[in-house]
Amino acid sequence: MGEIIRVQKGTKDILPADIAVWHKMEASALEIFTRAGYKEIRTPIFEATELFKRGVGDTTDIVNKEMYTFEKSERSLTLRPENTAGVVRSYIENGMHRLSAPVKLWYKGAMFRYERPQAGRQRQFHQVGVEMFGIEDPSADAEIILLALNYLKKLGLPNLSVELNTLGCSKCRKEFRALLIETLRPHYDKLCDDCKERFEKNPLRLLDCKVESCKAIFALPEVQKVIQADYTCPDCSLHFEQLKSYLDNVGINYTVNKLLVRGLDYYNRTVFEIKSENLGSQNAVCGGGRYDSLVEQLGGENTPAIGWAMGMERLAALLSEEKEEKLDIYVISNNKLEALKLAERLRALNYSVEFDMAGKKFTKQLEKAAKTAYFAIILGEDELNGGYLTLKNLETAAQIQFPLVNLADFETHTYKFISTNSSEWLQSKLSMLSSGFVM
RNA sequence: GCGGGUUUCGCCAAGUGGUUAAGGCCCCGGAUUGUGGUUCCGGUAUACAUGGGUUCGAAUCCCAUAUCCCGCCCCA
Repeated sequence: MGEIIRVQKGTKDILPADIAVWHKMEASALEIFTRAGYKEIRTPIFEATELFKRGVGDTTDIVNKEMYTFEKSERSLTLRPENTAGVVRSYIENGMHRLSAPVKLWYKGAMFRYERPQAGRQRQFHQVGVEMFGIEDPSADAEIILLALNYLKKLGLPNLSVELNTLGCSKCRKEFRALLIETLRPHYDKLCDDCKERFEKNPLRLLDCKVESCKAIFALPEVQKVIQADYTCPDCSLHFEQLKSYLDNVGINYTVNKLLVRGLDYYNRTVFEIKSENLGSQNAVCGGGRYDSLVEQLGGENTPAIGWAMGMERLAALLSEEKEEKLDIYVISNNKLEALKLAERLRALNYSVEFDMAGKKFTKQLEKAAKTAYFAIILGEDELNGGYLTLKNLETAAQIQFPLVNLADFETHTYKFISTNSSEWLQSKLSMLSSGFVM
């Protein structure tokens, strides 16, 4: 026996016992996004490394230290660390700018980041996300935030907090950044090591620091004055005000967090996060914002765009456990060929069916049936000789017999009861029998 | 990349220098050769993360490595 091979650090099997919640997330995504006119798109797991360098930004941590990059045939390829760049690439490459705006897309799938695993963080994880292209109006921002909330509501997570901010456009952001750096420069030496690191790279992030000595500096009046002052240009301010007005009018609760900065370079104007208190330190389930210059940056026409992504593992952590689905029918028989044939007939009628392949004794087969299915169909020697089946309701123990030949009729007329309430289903069987319905 | 903790069967777990290393769950079988989910009995034919060391003797003490978990950075 060789040594066993384990899953890689930061990756996980999603086992059958835990899959129900994933089916729920995926089915809800399809339903909610389709309802708002979004179409699913599936792009490749790996892309040219250059796409992420240009798209996500080569000053970001994601690009600098977290990408799974490899060479093949003298090409540099990278496992996608996020999916916005890939979707934008596809949008451009497939000429989607010629479609009538807005172009609305959604996706789900695995992403890869080489990071130290932690609560709510894996190296392979899953995101579900949406992107909308071609609309600059703040109604697009409002719709896409509502879409996130509708999805969370569908999943039964309606009470998460929404944080909102505007980064302004490239011009107003630059001004603010320059002023902030200038104001903080006299205090540079007193900053913590992390903050010194952030000072040039991403000064907006400084303000989020948890170190007391840094907090003290940010509390200084001259620094507060810069933070609180509004440096967004009139156009950006108007956009933000309009968005807030839309949200107010549809009754969405949110808080404006001036310190909210997103770590990806492509964001401008609106950024937002949706957080939960029950997730430990990685508490954002959803993050997104506007990225009006990305399409052009990746070689397309100047196209406004906005989107968000949710971490599915984090969603799953918030969702209560879903029960494992039971089988509709378990066929009990010692004649494997007849059992297989019957199982196939029933499967063709859309039932989920299993039968015994292990050659267990009758009692054991029934025991297995009781654990895994709503109904048992007994196809033993008596039944085979007599040309009938015995149907047993495993909840009530009631059972009835019916002729084998008319199986199709029997099943079509009763299918609708099986998924709702099995007892009702059986009752209906019995009443049809007594009213002379021929099975 | 930097901290702190963890590790005993498929899962949960008792055990702190001398034990055949408890127990529970799950799974399989029997009691019950065609009527279950309760109960009782039995089984899972080399479980102490790995490699060294200390000791007459190590799951237990020491060192190293790995693992997973939790935090920092950052992100979903």
